[in-house]
Amino acid sequence: MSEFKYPRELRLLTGGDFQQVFDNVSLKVPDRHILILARPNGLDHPRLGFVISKKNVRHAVKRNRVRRIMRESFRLNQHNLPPVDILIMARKGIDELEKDELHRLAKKCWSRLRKKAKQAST
RNA sequence: GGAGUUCGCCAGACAGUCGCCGCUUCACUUCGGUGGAGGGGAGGAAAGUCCGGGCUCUACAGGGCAGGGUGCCAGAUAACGUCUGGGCGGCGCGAGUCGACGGAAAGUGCAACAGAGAGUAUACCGCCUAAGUAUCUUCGGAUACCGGUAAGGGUGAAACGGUGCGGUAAGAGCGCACCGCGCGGGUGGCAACAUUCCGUGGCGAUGGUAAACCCCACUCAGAGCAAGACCAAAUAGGGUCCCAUUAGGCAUGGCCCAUGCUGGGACCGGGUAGGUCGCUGGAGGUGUAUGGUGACGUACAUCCUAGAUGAAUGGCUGUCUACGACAAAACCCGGCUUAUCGGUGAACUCCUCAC
Repeated sequence: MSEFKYPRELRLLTGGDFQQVFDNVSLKVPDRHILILARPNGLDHPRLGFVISKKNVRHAVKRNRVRRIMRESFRLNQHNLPPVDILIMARKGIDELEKDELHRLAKKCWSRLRKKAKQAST
């Protein structure tokens, strides 16, 4: 596995997918700017979905920026992540972060997620 | 050179690399896709959702009421609350710019404070008068009431033409001249409207407010692409027909018994999850010619320029520079409004200097 693509298999595609994560949250990674919910998906790869509400990030441009940077980080780190469905929920104030701050935030969250998943499986 | 007005244009660029979403094409394919190549991939406001239209479904013989919208005139347009030209009125030396700009001669209502009086306007001060009544009297007259007055003062955003002369007890369009205003006619203009034309009216005609009700004219069916159309899974569920009816089928099992579950088949329409279409070639852009003051129209040529759907258009690195604002499609167009870093082009106006 040396590919760093982002095909549809790595995304949460339907409302049903999202609902399953909400209903069976087994991992939570809270942070000041984001909240990550996750649940094992039984596949051999992780999947990613976003919930960025208009209420928390008003401008579409900023919502897109946050999603794209988080997604890019996910793409590059996908092989370091456990096979779980990940739901990233944005909180207020995340749109004020700079690009490199977002990248750092993402990295930090991935490692915390990895640790928690390891604990849960043992 | 400085200050300004109007109309446009651009919205970081280039290279490398890792990705994402359509399209075209080639190869392979287990028909699900996979790989290669090529090409495309947010805006001037994509925004607010304030108007208008297309499109879709629902409703609809025709007419009326209610309610909403618009509101100087003419035109443009698919249509508009938009645009163009014109008129009128404000602002500006000017280029220009701004204006909910119909009706107060149908009715109802409203106007704080101040002020005597604010709509059939008004007598507080002042001015005038001395006939009448009364008081005083130096017997001349003085004063109060009554009466006249809208010139002057004062209040107010606003007090019902202005100036002058005459006139008068004092005054007053009471009369006259000029100016202003109204009405009728003429003239110019499609019209709004204008008028250095003619006539006429003393001007309490017709104060303001219609973003108060209202009147008048024109105009408006409702919902919206999550519209709507199609395909369509399930141990789901419905109908019709046929076949079975103590059989058959299914599951466990190598088979029988057994146990458990259950009628079977065909056809039909409805339809959830999900999927496909709608979905971008259009009231389209550009150029030339042509009609028009112009908005715009017509003809010909030429170009194809996002189409996602948990939702693509991005990340990283380097170079350049003053270094980037406001902000991202979600059916599509025409506008309006609001936000905005800077750069740049053209035309025009005013001032200053030089010649």
